[in-house]
Formats: sequence, C-alpha cells, structure tokens
Amino acid sequence: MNRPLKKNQQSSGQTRSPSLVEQTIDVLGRDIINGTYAPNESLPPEVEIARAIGVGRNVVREATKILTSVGLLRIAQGSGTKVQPVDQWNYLDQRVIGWAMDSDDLRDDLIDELSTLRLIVEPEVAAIAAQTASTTEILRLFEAFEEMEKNRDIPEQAVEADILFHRRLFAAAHNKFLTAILRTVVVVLRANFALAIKADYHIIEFLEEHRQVAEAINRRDPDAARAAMRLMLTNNEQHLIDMRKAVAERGMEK
Amino acid sequence: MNRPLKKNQQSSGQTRSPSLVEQTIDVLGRDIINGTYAPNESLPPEVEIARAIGVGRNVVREATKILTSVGLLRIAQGSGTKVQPVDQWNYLDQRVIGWAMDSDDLRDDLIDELSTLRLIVEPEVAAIAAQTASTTEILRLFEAFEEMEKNRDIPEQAVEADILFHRRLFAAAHNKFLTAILRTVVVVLRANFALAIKADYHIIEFLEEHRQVAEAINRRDPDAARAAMRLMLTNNEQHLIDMRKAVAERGMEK
DNA sequence: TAATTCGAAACATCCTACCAATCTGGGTTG
DNA sequence: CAACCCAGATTGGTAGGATGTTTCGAATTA
Repeated sequence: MNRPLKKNQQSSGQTRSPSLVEQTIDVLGRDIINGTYAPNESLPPEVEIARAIGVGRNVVREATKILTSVGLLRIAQGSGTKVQPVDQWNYLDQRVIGWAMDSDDLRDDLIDELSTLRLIVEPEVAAIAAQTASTTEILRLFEAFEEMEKNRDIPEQAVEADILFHRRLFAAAHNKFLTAILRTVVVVLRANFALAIKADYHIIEFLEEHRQVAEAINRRDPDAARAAMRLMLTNNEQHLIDMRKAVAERGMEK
Repeated sequence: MNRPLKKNQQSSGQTRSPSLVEQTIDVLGRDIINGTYAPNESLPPEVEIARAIGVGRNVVREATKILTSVGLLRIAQGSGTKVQPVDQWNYLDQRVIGWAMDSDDLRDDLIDELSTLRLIVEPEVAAIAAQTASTTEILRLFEAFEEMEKNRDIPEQAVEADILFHRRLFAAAHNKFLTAILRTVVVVLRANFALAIKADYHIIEFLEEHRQVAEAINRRDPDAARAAMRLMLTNNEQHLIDMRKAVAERGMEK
C-alpha cells in the first residue's frame, strides 16, 4: 500500500529531515486528498498502517489525530478510522491547502475560488485598514512596499516582499479572523509562485497598484483604498489566467 | 499546576466522556489562551505535565501536537515546548475559537471582529449564491427557512434551523474557502446562543430578512440578495449590542 | 421462525519502560 | 579569549501489554 519512509536523508547534510510524524501526516494526507482512500472508506488499522510505512504505532496515532483535527478523518474507538466526506475538509488549513494545490484535479478550481475569496475580503481589509491603521503600521506598510521596489528584478525576494506587504496590511486591520484567512492565502500564493516564475512573472506590473493602496491608506481614504485593491486583484486575476494559458500552450508544443 | 483529570464521569451514565487526549488538549489550550502560560514562555517538560494531570506521556504528546497544529505551541526537540506569539494563533480553528469565547478578556472583541467578518463575507456569499445555486439547492434553502418558521417559538431548534439555513446558503456558493469560514462562524453563533436565550431572543425578528434573502436568490437577483443579507446582519448586530447591554445591566443590579 | 441476548473478534485508547536524536550551557583546552 | 567538547535536559520514536468500545454473528429464547 505505502512504501516505507526513508528515515533520514542526510545525503547533503544540509536539509533537516522532517519528523516521522510529519512525514506520516503528509503521506496519509496526500493519499486522502488524492482519493487513494475515498470518503466514507475505512483506513487500515493503526498497526497495519504503521507496519506498511515502517513506523511505530504512536507515530501513526499522532498523525491520524492531526488529520482528524483538519476534518479529513474520523476516528471511532472500536469501529476504525474513516475518511470524512469532502465537505468536512478544512480548506483553510495550510496542510490541506498544500496537498490540494499539488493535486492536478483540484488546483485550478482552488485558484479560482481563492480569487473569489480575495476579491471579497482584501478590498474591505484595505478599507478597514485606512480607518484603523496606526502611524507606525502605515510606516511598516511603506517599508514593505519599498522592499518590493528594491527587489523588483529578483522574483523570489519580490514575492516575499509582496507577501510581507499583505501581512502588514492585514495586521493594520486588527482583526484576528482576517489575519487567519491571510495565512492560507499566503500558502496558495507561494504554491502558485512556482508557476509564476516560469511564465515570466514581473512584479513591476503590480507595483503601481500596491503604491496606490498604501497611499490611500496613508490618506485615510477607505473608498480609494478599496478601489485600488480591487483593481490590483482584478489585474492579478487576469494575469493568472493569461499565465495559465501560456503554461498550457507551452505544455502542448512539447 | 493542574489538577488531575477525572477519568470517567459516569455519574448519570448518559454523557460519553471525551478521551483523555481530548481533555488534555482542552486543559492545556485553556491555560494558554488564558495566559497561565504566556507567549514565548516554556511549558513544563512532557513528563511533568503528564504527572501533573495524571495521564501518560503519550497522551500529552498527542495533545501538544494538536496544539502545535493550531499555532498555539512550538515544539523543539532538545529545547522544549514554547507558547507561540499571539499572532500565530489560528482563530479560525474551532477549538481556539471556543476557548477564546469562554475567556472574559477576549469574548467581546471576538464578537465584534466576527461581526465585521460576517458583514464582509456573507452579503457576497448571498450574491454569489444567487448566481450559482442549483434549483435543488434553492429548494433546500427554503426548506431550512420553513424549519425556522415552524420552530419560531422553540429557541434551541430555531437556532439550529438558522444555522442550517446559513449552511445551505454557503453550500450554494460552491466555494471551499467560504464553506470553511462558515464553520467557525457557526461555532461563535452557538457559543453566543447561551447569552441570546437569556436576553429574550426571538428568532421571529429575523424571519422576514431570511425570507427576503431566499427569495432574492430564487429570483436570481444578486444585488437584492446582497442587500437583504446586509440588512439582516446589521439588524442582528444591533440586536447583539442591545442584548449585551441588557445582560450587563442585569449583572449590575444583582 | 423471529426477536433477543451474549460473547468473541476487531479496533482504538492508554500506560509503562526504554533508547535515540537534538539542543543547551558550562567547563576544558588550545 | 576563543574554540571545542561533553553531560544533562528534553523531545522523538519504539515495543508490548492491558483496557474500553463497537460490531457482528451465533446461540438462546419467545
């Protein structure tokens, strides 16, 4: 069913290997997302899973506990461990998002749905921030923007600065739920970045919109902030669509 | 530090006792949220925690793993287990929400922030649902509404029907992220319900607004759906404020 | 024959004990 | 004084057994 885990890949000595529990969570999580174990289907007993992937029972127990807490599994003493129906899966969890983004079946839908979510949430976050941001928070926001400008030609760092910009923006809105939502947005952003680079992504196209968001917030102008953010997102979405098409065509001609 | 857990409360024989792991998660989670263990502070070693609350070390290990996955803890082999800074806590997790709602320090802020979130998200969900709902989904929505009407005088069941209405509404929007957000909204709703009953909550005040949302969706009219939902939420928010005031005054005169 | 009861199998829960891997701080050595 | 090393503390992981629950079929009973 599942091959044993390699315990330590100390080949280069650099990369720190994730714990066995972490690896087990990953293996089982992917098997569930990818349908190896279908919803309402039972997983093998703990001992069997443990034997199959070559770890102790406790490791499997801890892994299944985690998977239960994100809605992928349901454990019942006496009867076994079953995969939960899809509508119970918590797509706001970072691990679940990550697995889903790696799945060819789910990725495109997820990106679309994330665009919808961002278009709902982020303009309002900008508008709120324009009312609630402290002066130092605005300062930090501009610092992040300058970071983006400075790294405009180094995609990896530009993306990190972009993410930092959003982090600062959401922080300025002083809302714990919105902050939590941002975390999952970031996961998708990063996952999407691998594609982005291949399609000649240049952050410079979005610099101006970021600046306008920041300046609107600095002017304490919620409506302008909302509008600027909305513009940024729609442009970004269009860019994503073009990019996807380009990647697909490149895939065709190969 | 922490009193030992009662292993089985089979006093009435009815209530099924949560597992030791579940109880341990709860004890530690509350201690963290309430500040018994402050951010950046170390927890006692696993063996000590285990001894203090009277469980085996594995139980503590599984509990801390879960708490790590929701951002409350950070475990480091060799150095110990530390409480994460507050901005890492995942307030979209049901357990975290539940503990925070039980905390006098956090509850009011949380309710305000949730109102903000709902006002951002739910009108748009209604608007989207007006465009994407299938006919059977609309049918289910009306069924939930009729359930609310039927139970208008039985608060507990009315609230459940209310929640069902929202569930069906969000399902009709076909967006995994929005569905996940709803789950945490529901937790706060339920937690808030205990207060609501005491302040003579009558669902009848919101029936008309629910109907209008459902009918707008049935007419495939996004703008009307959005407006109706917005009205419902602002009314509800006002109601919450009045209620809180009433409860506070009642508390004063005692 | 049909309904009920009972017990064994299957499975998760929890405990104890033990060793391995990793980090930290302090002492030693150059 | 700086680099190094080692011992203690703490989490990571394994093994095996006792216990509590659920399920299901077989035996018992109406």
